[in-house]
Amino acid sequence: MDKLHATEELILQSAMQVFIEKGRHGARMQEIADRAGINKALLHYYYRSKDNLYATVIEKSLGKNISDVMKILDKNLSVEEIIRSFIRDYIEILRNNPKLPLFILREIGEGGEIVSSVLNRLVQRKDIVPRKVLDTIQRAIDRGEIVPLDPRQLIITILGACLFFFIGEPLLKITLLKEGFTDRDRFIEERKEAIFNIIAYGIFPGGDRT
Amino acid sequence: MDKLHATEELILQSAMQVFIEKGRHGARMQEIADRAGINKALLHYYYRSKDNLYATVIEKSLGKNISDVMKILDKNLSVEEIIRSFIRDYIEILRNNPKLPLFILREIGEGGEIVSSVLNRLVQRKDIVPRKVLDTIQRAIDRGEIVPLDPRQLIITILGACLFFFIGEPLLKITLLKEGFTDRDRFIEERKEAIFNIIAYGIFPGGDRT
DNA sequence: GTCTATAAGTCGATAGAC
DNA sequence: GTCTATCGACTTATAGAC
Repeated sequence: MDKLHATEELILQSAMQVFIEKGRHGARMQEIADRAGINKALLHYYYRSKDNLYATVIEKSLGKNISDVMKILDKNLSVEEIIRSFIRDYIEILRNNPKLPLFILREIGEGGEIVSSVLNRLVQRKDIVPRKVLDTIQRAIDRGEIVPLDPRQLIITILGACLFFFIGEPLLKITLLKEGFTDRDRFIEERKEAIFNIIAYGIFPGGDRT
Repeated sequence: MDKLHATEELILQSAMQVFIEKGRHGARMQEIADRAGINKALLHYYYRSKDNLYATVIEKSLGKNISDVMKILDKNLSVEEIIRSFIRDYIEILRNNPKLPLFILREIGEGGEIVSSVLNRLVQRKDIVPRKVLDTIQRAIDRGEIVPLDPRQLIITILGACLFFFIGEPLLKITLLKEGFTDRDRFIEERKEAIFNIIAYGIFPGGDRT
């Protein structure tokens, strides 16, 4: 993490805001300059081009988010507690960065080359180690602590359950949550427990399996 | 559903492709015209402006998707079968329109005024009836067929679990699914069962609840 | 209805003064 | 390093011929 010139840092913060709000093509260099309180020429002085500035924003945003998520998994707990605390902590991260997932998804929709290259680098540098997570789950299955299933399916289910409220919030608010949705923070708190309970014990009474 | 002039319909199909690929701002009127095999002037002749064409595309795409989803819920089945068949059918719809969710989400990221207004209209016209779904779940809870929980939390969990594979596929492929992900279709088939099993019975053996 | 040609405007990028 | 001024490319939109 190189030390940035004050103006450089200011530009990056401003660019992050504008790109997250408007997307890669919707964002305007003029607006980024205005919010940073400087002029357009300086953007190019420090970051050469719009695309390069955009790539830097993606890299910063994604890198921070990923390392936050991976930290959750480094605690030494039972599988049950790992899953419980992952859901809690991840939703808490999302609550603090509610716009990030949609921003990343927008980039994917636009081809996602930049996100992909950043992610590839993180995997190669072992900042992301999918194998470790998969193995942890597999061992729990082997020990009979979790019922037999494809660990990948479990992970995708947990991630989707955690993310979807934040991704779909604007749509949910005018459909499913139209009535009686007053306390957003409380709903999010309840969401942590709800996801865990559903995934841990299911929704049908009794332990029967077909 | 008004009957469209052949050229009008051609433009709409072409516009749908380009907007889904490139997004609202990334899309070019020239490219839409090229793919439709006509010239730019005709786009304005039929649709007046780019924004208006875009709004029409959103309306068409979302409307179709929503009505497909709502149809699933109109079957007369037990709660268990409703949930099972919803997951199966919805994932099947997503498999056939894998790019639509990301397109809609991109629009949300850009403010989502158009999506919101379309959705509001659908709710008012009773094409979407959240209450019905919520009541169905609530009654199942009252009858003891489902454990006590907030129906909204259940629905959001199911939707997120179904959607996330398709939304995050490009990212999953370079991380979680990097190794040994050969048969996409089979994985999707397995996903239907996996989601249902997790949500129905949970991942921990036995019926204990804490 | 469909075309060509062009107007009108926007935006990223740079030159050059300080 | 930071600014003002401007260029040049690109894009939407339209005027006008057929």
